[in-house]
Amino acid sequence: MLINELSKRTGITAHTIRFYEKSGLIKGKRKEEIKSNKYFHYDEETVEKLELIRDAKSIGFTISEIGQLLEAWYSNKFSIEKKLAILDEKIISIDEKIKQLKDMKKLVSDFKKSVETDAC
Amino acid sequence: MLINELSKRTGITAHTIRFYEKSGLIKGKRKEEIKSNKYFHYDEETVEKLELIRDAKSIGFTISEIGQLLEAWYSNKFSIEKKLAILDEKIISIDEKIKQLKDMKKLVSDFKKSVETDAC
DNA sequence: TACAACATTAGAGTATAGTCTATACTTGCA
DNA sequence: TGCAAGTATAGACTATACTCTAATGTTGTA
Repeated sequence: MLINELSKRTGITAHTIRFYEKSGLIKGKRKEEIKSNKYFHYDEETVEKLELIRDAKSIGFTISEIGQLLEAWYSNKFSIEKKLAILDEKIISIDEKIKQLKDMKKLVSDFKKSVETDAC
Repeated sequence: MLINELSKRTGITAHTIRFYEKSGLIKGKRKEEIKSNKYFHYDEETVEKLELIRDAKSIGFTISEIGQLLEAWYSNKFSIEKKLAILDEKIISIDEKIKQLKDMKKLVSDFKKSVETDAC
């Protein structure tokens, strides 16, 4: 599929998709048999990657962290040991974030109780 | 205390503290009785606020969200109802983030298992 | 075949959150 | 009193992550 369809499939603008491509997160392929244009073609894997990018971004992962994750996920650039190490690192950082969020939730909830008490 | 002490107490640089002051998150006071300088003085509450800012930032809250939270917390600008509404909103957004993190953790863990299986 | 819609690239612009520099006082201590 | 260290302000600079514009070329349909 071309960029416009990829954009429609993922809800991510073509501009942003090109930005991710320049950042190395995804990679379109030119068809050698087509010589009249230089259009990039994208596959289903790219759709999956963009969905992962969106989810990972929403939890605060940076582009470069997401890049690592995608390489552990989809490429053979890393050995299995290295992939497992990257994944473990991400799991640990997710756990840390969950802990911080729970602490903050407790703080805000306790404060809310004190506001409610003051109101009586 | 002056900015340098506040910086030492919180581990936040004087530059960044001034940035937070310009952003309206904290507010130093000038002492009227001192006429030779325009130094800002900060109290213990400001130390608390900066700690809250640091924690809230680490879980991905923006400066403007933190501003709201601080106003619900420390000012009387809002009615009790409004304060409770702001706090509820933050609790909901924290819960959403926790859910997203848990989903991502499951995704990464499952993928890790598949990498381990492939390795055998 | 005209032309609207789509594609590419380079580069400029925006928002957020700092981070640093320059300039100009003020303070405290030897 | 000299002077290093601290303070304030304005404004420039940086990094991240987009977002948009301009120029130029390609495709598909009436």
